[in-house]
Amino acid sequence: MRVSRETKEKTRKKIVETARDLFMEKGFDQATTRDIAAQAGIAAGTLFNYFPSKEALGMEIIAEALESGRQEYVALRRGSESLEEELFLFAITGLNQLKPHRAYLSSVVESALSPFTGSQANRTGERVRIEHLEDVAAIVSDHAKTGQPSFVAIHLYWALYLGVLAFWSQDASPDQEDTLVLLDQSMRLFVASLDSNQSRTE
Amino acid sequence: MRVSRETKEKTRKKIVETARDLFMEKGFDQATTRDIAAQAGIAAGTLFNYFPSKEALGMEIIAEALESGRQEYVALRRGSESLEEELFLFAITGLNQLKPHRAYLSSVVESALSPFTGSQANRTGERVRIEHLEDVAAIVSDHAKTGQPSFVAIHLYWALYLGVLAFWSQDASPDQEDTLVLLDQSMRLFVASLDSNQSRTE
DNA sequence: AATTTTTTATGAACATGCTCATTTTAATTG
DNA sequence: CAATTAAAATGAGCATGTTCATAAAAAATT
Repeated sequence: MRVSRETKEKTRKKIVETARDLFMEKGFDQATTRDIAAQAGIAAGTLFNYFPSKEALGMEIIAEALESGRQEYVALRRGSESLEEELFLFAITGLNQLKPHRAYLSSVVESALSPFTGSQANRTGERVRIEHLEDVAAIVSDHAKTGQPSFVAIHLYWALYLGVLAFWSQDASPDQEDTLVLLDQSMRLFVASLDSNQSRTE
Repeated sequence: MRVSRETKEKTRKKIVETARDLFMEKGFDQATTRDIAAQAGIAAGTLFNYFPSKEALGMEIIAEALESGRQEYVALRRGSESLEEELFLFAITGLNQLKPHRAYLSSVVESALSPFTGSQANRTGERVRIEHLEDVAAIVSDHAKTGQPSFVAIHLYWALYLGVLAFWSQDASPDQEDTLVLLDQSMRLFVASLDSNQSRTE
């Protein structure tokens, strides 16, 4: 009943680390799965015993960064923030941890997180989206605006959030400060939309 | 100085029509470029003399549908609409013309229109985005809310619009009526954001 | 009409994500 | 430790978007 082969976990980590290095060095598209496998010291096919697709591997890296961001958020929040401020903080800690991956973020995230992607496909991406939205719903509920945000409200949030991510991934302003403006306005808008109406809380 | 070989235009049309048929029949991913070429009566490589990528070919179809939508919009608007109403009409005529392509829309549009896609890549996609945003800016200016919408406002609009497209492409409600709710709320929000502030009109 | 130049079509070949039958390695059992 | 079973690794091979050297066709030039 013992764990069989903890080498397996080591191999998995090796793959993720190698992929992270190569993605950062050459970009998502330029780093081939053969590259990654070779540098990780495994055969080409082995990679796919660990991850169902290259995209899933990419998403794993993004997911880990976002999890760090979440922890940073938990550590930083003081509890006295307004709803806008708290949503802002939650988003910005995520961006902060994603920073090293900004250059290739779009390649990974575009299809994995996009609202276009039907629930199928990338499991990790779906998990990231759901967890993020749950966190947001919790924050909103906490501030007891109108209880749980509606189905439509959540969709609006996700559209706005992805818009921010997208903008940030290409933001050429110094230190990406333009993104802050968009993020600020996006969160304001979202909160405003909560105030207005609807309650189909599906 | 005459037009050389108008057969060329005919071949181009044939490719687009064949692709449209096959995409509708089998979906974007299932219809291979070899399929399309064969059914269009040309060699596999020839297709790429006309379109730089399969995605560009897909986008051509979407772009044509949206152009029809634009014409429908022009024909339908009465001039007495509120800003929200006019934006709503503009969006909905587009959806109407896209209807036959709804099932595979996400495959094409996701990367071609996404805000993630840096200006490079798909030319047609960029054109569609720019023209759509210009139309929206014109509509907004027409209503003289605050003159030209700001850079940030436009970005917000695009995020919201893609959110609607994405939602619609997967909307399982009868006749996709749920989308109308989202669209309505999205346009309202956008208009509200115009009222509030900022004016960096880059 | 013959020749040259330009345009267009062709399909073999390539790159790469991914599959899968087979082999290797590790764990378990007797 | 030999034999058996289970887990994991392997790499040849596939599918498909795309490229590119070459061939065919058209147009221009003489």
